[in-house]
Amino acid sequence: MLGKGYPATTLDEICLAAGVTKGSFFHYFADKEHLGMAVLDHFVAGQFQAMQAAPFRNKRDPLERVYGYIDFVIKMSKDPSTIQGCLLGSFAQDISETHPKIRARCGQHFDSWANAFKQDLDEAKKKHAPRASFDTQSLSEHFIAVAEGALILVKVKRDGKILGKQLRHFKRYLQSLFSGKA
Amino acid sequence: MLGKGYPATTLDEICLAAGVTKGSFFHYFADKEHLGMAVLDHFVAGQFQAMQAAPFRNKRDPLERVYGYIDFVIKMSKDPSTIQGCLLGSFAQDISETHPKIRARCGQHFDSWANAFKQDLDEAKKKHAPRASFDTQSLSEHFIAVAEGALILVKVKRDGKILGKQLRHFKRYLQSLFSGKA
DNA sequence: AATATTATACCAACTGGTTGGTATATCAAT
DNA sequence: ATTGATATACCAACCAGTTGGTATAATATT
Repeated sequence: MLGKGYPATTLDEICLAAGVTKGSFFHYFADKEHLGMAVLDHFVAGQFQAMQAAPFRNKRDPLERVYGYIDFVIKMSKDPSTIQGCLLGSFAQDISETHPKIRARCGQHFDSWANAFKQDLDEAKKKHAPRASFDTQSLSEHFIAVAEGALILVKVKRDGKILGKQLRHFKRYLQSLFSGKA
Repeated sequence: MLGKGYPATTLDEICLAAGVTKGSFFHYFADKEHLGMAVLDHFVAGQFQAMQAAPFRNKRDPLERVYGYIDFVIKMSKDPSTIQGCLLGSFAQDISETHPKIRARCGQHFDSWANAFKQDLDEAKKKHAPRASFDTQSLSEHFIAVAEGALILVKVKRDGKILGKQLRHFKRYLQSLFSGKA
């Protein structure tokens, strides 16, 4: 689904890869949409756990956690599987219109993703730039936008390095905001 | 195709909307993929022409053209049809794996889009920040990443204002780069 | 302990509808 | 008469989902 997208991934294909028959599939899932939802949740949960387990999470300074997370994603982008993109972005784009439930779930996942980042951002702002005038809400969404947009370019150009380049721009932007020079 | 994506848009649907029969369709297009290509080119050409015709194009100062373009896209984002997203981003994500030809074309369009922006950026840098250390190539791709990523969020949250918010972050980043403070 | 009952896990074969695409006919214009 | 344009009817492949059934294991009953 990451590579081909949800609609192009058939149940026959899925069952073959899983070594399971169609009858068996429908024993566990009501329909394809329910599977899509489960796959989405599984993907997001995996990403979240990987993030939670990363060393940068133990940093005391919230700003170091902010920069640490960006560096963490950059490091992850070295993995060649990155060119397949993000399931959240993929689902958001090709089934938001046809499957409202999945779109809603995508929205929730984006929200909690942004919120996790925003927490560190708020703490960091309070500590290092209390009088700076930037909105941490839209700034945390900015991280998601940059990452998801970069992943589109990665997918098209088949070049995983793009994600790192783009996230470094975002980091530099953050640095300018926190240095109070922007 | 903008709303539902390429795979979910059927030929029957297209022919019905166009008031044309299937036989007629295949008289003009070899197959669905050729139509997709034509639609993509048509979409991009339209965006390009709208950009060329915009008033900001006549500004003398290249940096004003850079900022002018961002403001232009922000203004365009006020149109409610923006929540449908960008066909280039949509195609890039859900048919890059299955239709290599369309993916290649998407890559070309992204390149010329980035290049058009990079030209003004190069001139602006030469004039206003000749000693600044930022890469105009990846910076012009950054614009695309921010815009495409923001459009994903727009589509999911059904809120066109997000694109403006995100592009204003990008503009602020540019301003910090050109003021030499970042 | 042995048997009957029930629920779970799984499967091969099938179905009804859809999809991209074709074959063939008709009409209009040069 | 030939070509371009449009229409109808059709098809094979495919796809999500169903049917009816088997094997296994847990539970209840005697």
